[in-house]
Parts: sequence; structure tokens; C-alpha cells
Amino acid sequence: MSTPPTSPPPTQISDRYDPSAVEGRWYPLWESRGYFRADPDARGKPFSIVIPPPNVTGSLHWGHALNNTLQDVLVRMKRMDGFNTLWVPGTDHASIAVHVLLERQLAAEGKTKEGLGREAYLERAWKWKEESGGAIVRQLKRLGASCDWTRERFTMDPGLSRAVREVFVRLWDEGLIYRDDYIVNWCPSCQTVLSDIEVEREERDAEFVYIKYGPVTLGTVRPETKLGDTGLAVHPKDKRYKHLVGQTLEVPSVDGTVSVRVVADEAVDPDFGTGVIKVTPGHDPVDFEIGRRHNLPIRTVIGFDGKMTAEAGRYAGLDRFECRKRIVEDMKALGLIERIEPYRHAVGVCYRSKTVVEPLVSKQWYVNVKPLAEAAIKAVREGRIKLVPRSATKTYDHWMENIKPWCISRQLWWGHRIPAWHCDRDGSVHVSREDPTACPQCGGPLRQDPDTLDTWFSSGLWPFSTLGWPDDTPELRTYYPTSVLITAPDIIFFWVARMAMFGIHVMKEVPFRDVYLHAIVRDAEGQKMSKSKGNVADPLEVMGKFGTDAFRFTLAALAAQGRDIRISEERIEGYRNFANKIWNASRLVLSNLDGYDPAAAKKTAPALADVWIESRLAATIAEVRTGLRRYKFNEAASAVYQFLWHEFCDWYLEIAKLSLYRAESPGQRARTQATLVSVLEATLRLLHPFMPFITEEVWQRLPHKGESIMIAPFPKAARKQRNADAERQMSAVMDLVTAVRNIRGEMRITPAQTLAATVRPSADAKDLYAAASALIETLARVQLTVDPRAARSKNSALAVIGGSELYVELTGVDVAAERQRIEKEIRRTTDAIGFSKAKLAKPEFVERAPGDVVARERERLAENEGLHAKLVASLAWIDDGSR
RNA sequence: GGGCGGAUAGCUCAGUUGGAAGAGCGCGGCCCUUACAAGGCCGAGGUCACAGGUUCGAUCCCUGUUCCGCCCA
Repeated sequence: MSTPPTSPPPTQISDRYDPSAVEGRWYPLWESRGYFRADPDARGKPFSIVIPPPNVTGSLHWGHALNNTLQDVLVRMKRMDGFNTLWVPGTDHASIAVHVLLERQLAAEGKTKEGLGREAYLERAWKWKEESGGAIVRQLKRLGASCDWTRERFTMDPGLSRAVREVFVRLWDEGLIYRDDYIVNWCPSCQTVLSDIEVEREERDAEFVYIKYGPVTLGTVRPETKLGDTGLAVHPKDKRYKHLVGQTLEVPSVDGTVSVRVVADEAVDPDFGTGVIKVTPGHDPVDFEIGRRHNLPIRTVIGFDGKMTAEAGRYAGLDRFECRKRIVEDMKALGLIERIEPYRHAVGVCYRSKTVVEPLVSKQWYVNVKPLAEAAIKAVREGRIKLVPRSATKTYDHWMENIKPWCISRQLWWGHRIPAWHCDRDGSVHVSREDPTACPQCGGPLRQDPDTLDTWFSSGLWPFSTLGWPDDTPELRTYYPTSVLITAPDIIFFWVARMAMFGIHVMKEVPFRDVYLHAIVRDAEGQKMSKSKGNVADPLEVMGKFGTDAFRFTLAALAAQGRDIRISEERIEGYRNFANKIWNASRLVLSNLDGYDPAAAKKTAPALADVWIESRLAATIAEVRTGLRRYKFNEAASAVYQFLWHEFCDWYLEIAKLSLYRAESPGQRARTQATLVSVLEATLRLLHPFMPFITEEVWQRLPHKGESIMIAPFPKAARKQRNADAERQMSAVMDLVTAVRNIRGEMRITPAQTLAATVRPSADAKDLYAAASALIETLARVQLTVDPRAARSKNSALAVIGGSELYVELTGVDVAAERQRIEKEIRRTTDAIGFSKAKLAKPEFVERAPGDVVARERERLAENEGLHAKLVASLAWIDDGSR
């Protein structure tokens, strides 16, 4: 076993927290001690997460950073809370991204994929993956992600590949996978088919060309496809063109005539353009459907290379966009163009290469996802899967309800090869788990289908393929279904929906109970982070600059549901300061632990402040737990921030100094030390999931039980530690202190000067103020007299706290300033009294509002009236004194 | 065209059984008080986009309008 890093004695600890000196040390230790490792046979309720596998080509961007921070927060919290916790990491094979990467490499070497051949190409791809792939994994470690690296998976691992093949074969046997000749989205740059959702819409400027088309005029943005026209379509109810329907027209064109049949189809919008559209079934999805309905022939004039085919006659070989220009010029020359209008429209582009997608007809493999989608909709409706935030459910439902067959074949080499074999002798197709050697029907030679599967097909199996499926493994039995999936909303269709469908269909059980969809990270101007915009600060650099803990805390603190995150360095800097605050608070505690003896402390009754801070801690623990349970990471983070900085540091530490430096008894000092340690230690555990490094570093130096904070118990909110009386009393004390400070501030009195002050307490506050007088004296820098019969002296400023009056003695009161202060307060109370009176004067309010609300209003009124009376009297008293 | 989300302090944003509006940063004032100037204390600053409705009571629920995002066709 490794030894913990040696810690310098507290007095030598730097007064600035230096993350770089701390962060490198702990992760290797945690990992080597096996804290991240899951054991399916271990005790505890299972809690499992599978990582959204980043592309093997990827490097850490802000989305990953947020995504994995949130996962780690939950995983660390659950692990500490006694759950049998598993977080499975891994990467996916990203077939298009790797393809693009290798193409670039090969091009630089003057080679081609075809020249290399499939086998050599794949060898090269694997070599790349082994040597350079998965850089992101190291970056996740830097982030502190407590994944079980012994279970790291890759979508093309043998086991996961077996899962892919098993599912493919099953779906084929069930008739849910089939081949079809259909119009598909072809990316001429990636040289592959894409599924519908892999096509993005991009606004582009174009020309809307009005072409004289025999007896009609029609508009198009794609004149080059005119060469592939086989029909004209009008709306069935459009009287303008009724006489043409059914006719076949010979339309003069740039290259002889084109023969088109006129059909009537509901798909035509009679109000758009001239109300006539040309039908090019080979190059447009809508036209393809129209063509199918009316039996129009298909003419393919653009090829897979994006160039015009032989069918395009004298345009053959031209690039499709070049051809567009040429055709327009030629048409102009022939007088076939009526007019040209500028036009802005959304064009489909490949989501990886951003190349304009070409609709083409080809034979591809499809999954009939309709029945799977129905089951997936039902799972959400019945609450077996819960989407957070709930609003995502509508998006999910809408997409699932309108789902279309999923094209799963890709013409790329890097990926899972489709387990189908073609017999060229009898034309049969065979899909099987094992590679066949000969055609089962005719014994002829077989040729494996050249295509690979959509990467998302294998990612869709991730929640169970990573756990060992199709084998029946202990991991699967313990950790499936996974507890929660944390991911970005932009892959809800690509990934979440597919996992839901596959999980339910294959496993007969949902893949995850909850799906938390987190924000998109934007820059300070609200722009989406993107490399092309150049607005991407490298998260790793930011981490280095401010520290990983501050970086993580920022992301968690900003992770409110249903809204995007705008990240800015100022914000991270603020949480860097928080880390520094923790560091220095800890230094204070650590440097005052000489003679620490928790046993001795038990013999001394806790003081008010001790009870108070324990009570506040318990409340904070409850808030953090509730926040995390409801995926309100921002609420959990700000609760602990608020407590640690503004209650523990601002108040308790200042109070603690009193008994540390000037203890009236050794017991008091021991008591304070014990509270300091127990509260700080518990707070560190509470904070650990958010800030793993600094919490471990400090915790190791504090008295503690156990070998690491990451396997120490997550704090429980003990109800018996809540103490409403103590909280109320401390509030009264704090209000008094604040009142003195306020007077000091408004009267411009330096903090260095100790003032004399007298409190005339209300009956119920008398004992409290007397008991807390030492504390008040220190915090407010006053010499305090508590006297129920005190009279206000001439040279004093007044504050009213509850029913008590405070007189702060000043040397020569600035009457004008004091008047101003009092008048400001009087205005405030007058408004408040008016508000309450108006409310209580309405009979409906008193009759219909709940009793406690009315009672509270009455209390408020009475309180303000009391305050008002005292202030008015005070004003009169000042006037009297100054007369 | 359809769907979803947003509009709250100067900026970025929180704010659910509807009951006197919160944070961080920024701003103003005073402080190097032996944990921390990456700090402490005090303070100023809001017609909760607009118009209606429901309600004793609306930042919150409903309807409409305007302006911003995002997704889908």
C-alpha cells in the first residue's frame, strides 16, 4: 500500500492555496488503492452510471467537463453514502471522425484508402487508436473522475462487438432489420450514407431560379437536378394546371428535351412559387415519395462522388455545384430563365463534415424502430424512465412518435462490419452470429457485406454491453438497469432514445432509471463554444490556472436545470477564492489544535455558538442531500458554499477565536477545538464530491477516522442536531452585532476604536445578552453593559433589535447623521405598517387566508409598530437634546 | 410552419404546495483586526418584459402581446 503524501506542519502551510501542489498527488493514490473499483458482490444498494462515451478521437471540451463533473459529484456522493457504486468509463469508435482523421493522414502521404486495402487500413486505424486514441481518458483523470478504470470499455472491444452482432442477428430474425432501396442522405465528403438525424440544417444563401418549363414556369434552387426530372407535380385542387395532369410533356432543355409526366399530388404547396414543382425522384426525398406514389422513373444524374453522372449528358463529370452554375448560364443563353431571386433556405449538411448532403437512391440496411419506439414511449409515460428536467419528455415523445426507419449501414471501414453474407450464385443473404464459410442454400462462395454499422448502433447497447452482455454476468445482475444517465440534451435522439429502445427490447428492462440532461456550456457572450468560432478556452488550461476544484465547483454551481451555462473566468476566479477560503479557515483550525482532546471536550457543555453551528451544519447537510437527490447541483453547491463561508468562517471562526485565545477554562478551549474539528471535518466530507482534492488534502491533516475522505461516510443530517432555539438566539446576537457595525459604518467610526454600548433588553432577551456579552464585545468591538433599566445617554446612537434597545456611546454625536439614520428607519417602518394594516383591514384576507399567515401578519405589524414608536421617541429625544 | 425554453439588481443568474425578492461579480464607504487583501465590516441598487384574467393575495397559475434563444419539418 502507498503511504499518504507527507504533509508539512500547519505553521508552514502557505497562506495561499496552491492547487498545483495538491492535485497531482491524490488521484494516483486513490486509484492505486482501488477506491474506484466496483465489486458486484459488495454490500450496499447498487448505484451505477455508464459514462457517455466520448469519441476516441476526442479531447476534453467544456461539455465533457460539465458532464463528467456532475457524474463524479453523484458517484462520489453515493460511494461515500454506502452504495455499491460503479462508474463505467470508455470511448466509442467514432467511425466518421476516425475516417476523416485517417483520410487526412493518408492524403498527406499521397496514399488512398482503396490503395491501402481494407485490412491494412484497419490495421492502421487500430494502431492509431492504441497509440493516440483516448487522450480524453487521461484528461478525465485530471478532472478527478472516479471511474472504475479496470472496467474501461471501447465500443469495438471483442465483448461489445459480440453484443452488436447478437443484437443485429436478433433484430434480423425478428424482421426488424431489413434492406431497402430508398432515398438516403449521402455525404460525398465522408463517402457514406447518414441517418436522418445525422443531417443538420444550415441556413445558406441561394438563388431561386424560375425556369420556363414547357407550358409552365417553375422555381427551383437546384437547377442541376433538372437533368434528372421525370415528372411535374401540381396540387390536385389547383385549377390553373388541372388540364395538364396526366399528360407527358417534352420539355425543351439545355441538353435536348426532357420527358416529364404531370401528376397531381397533395405534397405540392399551390401557394409556393408558381405552384408547380418538377419531380426529381433520384435526388430529393419529397420527390422520391411523389415518384413512388405515381410510379415515376428514377434518373440518377449525380453520383456518389458528388459529380454529374453519364446520365447528365454533356455535363457528366462536372461537380454538382459547378454544374448548377453552368446550367443556369446555358439556360440563360437559351432564354429558358424567366427570372432569378435571391433566396435563403436551410440546406442539409453532414453533422461531421458540414458538407452539403446529397439525397441519393441506394440499397441500405434499416431498423424498423417503430415498435421499439412505442415501448420506449411507454416506459417514460409509466415513469420507469424519468427525464430531468421534465420538459425534455415532450421532445422525446414527439421524436419517438414520429420516428422513421433508421438507416444503420455506413460505407466506412472503421466500425462493426455488418454480419451479413451475400451469395452471388443464388442471390441469397445470410445473417449469422458465426462467420459462415459457404452458402447454406447452394453451397456457393459467400461475400460479407462491405458496410459497417452506424456508431450509434453500438453506443445504443452501451449500458448493457459494457456490463458483459450477452453473457449473464454478476455485473449485469448487480448494476443493470443503471441508476442514472447524465448527458447533454443534444444527443437525446442519437443516444438516449436508442439506448431506451435497445435496452427495453433486448434486456426487457429500461437501461436507466433517470436521465439528467444538463446545460450546454456557452461563453460569456452566450455563444456556443465551438472551434470554428475560436471562442473556446481550453478547459485544461483554465483548470491549471484556477485549480481543478474551483473549476469543478463552478460548473456544479452553475448547473441549474433548464438553462444554458455561461462560463466566464471571473466566475471561476470567485470559486478559486472559495478554495482559498477553505484553505485558510483550515489553517486557522489546524494551528489551534495543540492539546486537542475530544474526550475532555465532552465534559464541558457546548456553548450557544457550538450548538448553533452544529444545527446549521445539519440544515446544510439536508439541503445538499436534497439538492443532489433532485439533480439540483447548483442548490447543493451553493448551500455548502453559503454555510462554509458565511456561517462557519464569518461567524463561528470569529467566535471560536475568543475561546481559543482567551479561554476561561481548559474545558472551554477543548470544547471549541472539538466543535471546530467536527464541523470542519464533516463539511469537508460534504464538499468532497464537488472539490475532491482540497478536501482530501485538508482532511488528511485534520483529526479523522479512515484512510481517505473519498471512502469516509457522507454526512447525515441528524435531526437531533437541529436546534431552533439556538438558531433563534444566535440570530438575535448576530443582529445586535450587525447593528453596532452598522452604526459604526454609518457614523464613520474606525473599526479600531472600541465603543461603549448599552443594551436595554426586552424581558426575554435579558439572559441571552448577558450570557453572550463577551462574544458581542469581541465581534462588535464594544464594551457592553446589559441593563433592563438603562437610560439613553446624550451622546449615543440608537438601534432597535426586536424588543431590545441598543445605545452606542459616541464621543460627540453627529446629530444630523443620527437623525438621518433614524429617519431612514422610520420611513421603512411606516411603509411596512401601512402595508400590514391595509392587508389586515380587508375582511376577505382575514377570513380566507390561512390562520398562520394572518397571525404572522399581525405579529409583523405589532413588531413594526413597536419599532416605529421607539424610533419616533428617539427622534423626539434627539431634538430635545439638541435644543 | 410546428414544438420547447427564456425575459428578475449595472452584469451573469437562482428563486414550487402563491404569503414583504436572493446569490456571485461589479459599484460606494471604512479597515493591512496575529486564517485568508484571492480578505474583513457596512451600504446603495429591483413596477420580477408588457397587457389582461383567476385569487383575500401573483415573480410564481391561466390567456394574449413583444423581444431573444434552441430543436424539429
